[in-house]
Amino acid sequence: MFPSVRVKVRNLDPCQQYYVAMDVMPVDSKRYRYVYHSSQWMVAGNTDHSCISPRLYVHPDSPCAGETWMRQVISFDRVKLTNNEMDDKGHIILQSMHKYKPRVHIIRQDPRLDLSQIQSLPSEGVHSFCFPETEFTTVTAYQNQQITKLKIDRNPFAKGFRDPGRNRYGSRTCPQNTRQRDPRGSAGLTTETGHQIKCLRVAGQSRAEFHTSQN
Amino acid sequence: MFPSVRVKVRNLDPCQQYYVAMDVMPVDSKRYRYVYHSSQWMVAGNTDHSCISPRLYVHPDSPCAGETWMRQVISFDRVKLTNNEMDDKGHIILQSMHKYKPRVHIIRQDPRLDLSQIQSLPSEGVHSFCFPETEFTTVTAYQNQQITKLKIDRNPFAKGFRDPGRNRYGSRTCPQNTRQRDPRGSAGLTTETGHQIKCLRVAGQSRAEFHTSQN
DNA sequence: CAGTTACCACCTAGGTGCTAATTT
DNA sequence: AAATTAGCACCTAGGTGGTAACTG
Repeated sequence: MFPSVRVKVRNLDPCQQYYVAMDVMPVDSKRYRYVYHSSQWMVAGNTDHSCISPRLYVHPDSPCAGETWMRQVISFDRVKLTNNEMDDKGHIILQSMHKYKPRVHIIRQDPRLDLSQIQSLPSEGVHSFCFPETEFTTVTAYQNQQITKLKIDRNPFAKGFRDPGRNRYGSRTCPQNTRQRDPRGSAGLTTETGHQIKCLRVAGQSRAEFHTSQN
Repeated sequence: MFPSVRVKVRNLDPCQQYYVAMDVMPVDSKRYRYVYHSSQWMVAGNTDHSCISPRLYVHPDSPCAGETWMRQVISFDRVKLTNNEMDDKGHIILQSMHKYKPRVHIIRQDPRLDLSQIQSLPSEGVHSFCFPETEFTTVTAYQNQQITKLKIDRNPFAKGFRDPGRNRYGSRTCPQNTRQRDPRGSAGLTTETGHQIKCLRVAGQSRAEFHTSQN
């Protein structure tokens, strides 16, 4: 997921241990389509999200003392998204052409519970936070060229698509080779789905901040 | 460090949380040199290790329930060694031309202590294990061609040095370019020191096993 | 037709031993 | 003379968007 969600935390107990986690919630129950000539997302149908419990991404530094969490910017740059409902790699499962918003959870460690393999949120000791500016729309192919440009400009892994002066990208190098495609389902491995960020701030440009009182 | 140390654990409390860690201890206080014509390591001087407290490598899966530790082979394939005494990357610091043996520690989690950033071993709740066959001698340049061959054959990252049929390795591709070397200390970044394994079993070929009674 | 996927060239990031240059 | 280091070509591993092929 790029740009990645980055947060700062305040007012934790410095000596208390916390887990920090992220999940992604549906914004509504609508399916969208992009209308090119008006550059707008329009409602295109309904979806029932109610039967799906979202997957939880636990920050790899967890568990960690409040002091340490507060001293650093907490970056979720390893979060992976997929549209494969059968995913077995622990990625966050989303449906394409829908709107979502990330949630960040600060979870106080409970010595009575084994949280080392937490799959879902505990019922107490959790504070959750949303940031409206991080809402985004999922796609399998980019609809909006400004998003494509933002990603290519900002993501180090997309460096190969910058610098149109050396125009060797964008057209296939070996167009004479007709590629053969595997029969559907032959391998069955998950392909990472592209995703489109609507308003999420670019990592390094600005940082979401929030405060939590004690907890 | 390759080959990497790999262990199995038994008789842990399935519900108890444990840290697993490794450090590397001097075998003796001798400096060695390799006598090529007799293919032997000979004592070449004395060293005082007593003032150095060895660095601890905490396995990245820590902390974790005993049940989980026992279910898997615990591999220390991310351990990094250096001969730079000023190292600030947390690597294990060793002296070249000395003999060492890895130690594996099973550390029962103590709720009273914050072990999330452990730098040294607690005074209690620790069981430590050595395996004679993992003893090795440190070098900055390989002395023994059998070791070089073992590493090239077994380490995926050394694949470029296999297959002498395509003999494009081993001799410089551009010998006409006389390389300029930076003045000493200009950058100062740590270089990973090569290291020579004497008897350590090859990962995947055999596995060290040990048992611990309760704890 | 719109949406999705497989495959690709192109990157980042970093782990190998080899060799020449340098240090001790 | 012996030990160490920097830079190198060559790998593994995996993150990018573009494109053609495929799906429904």
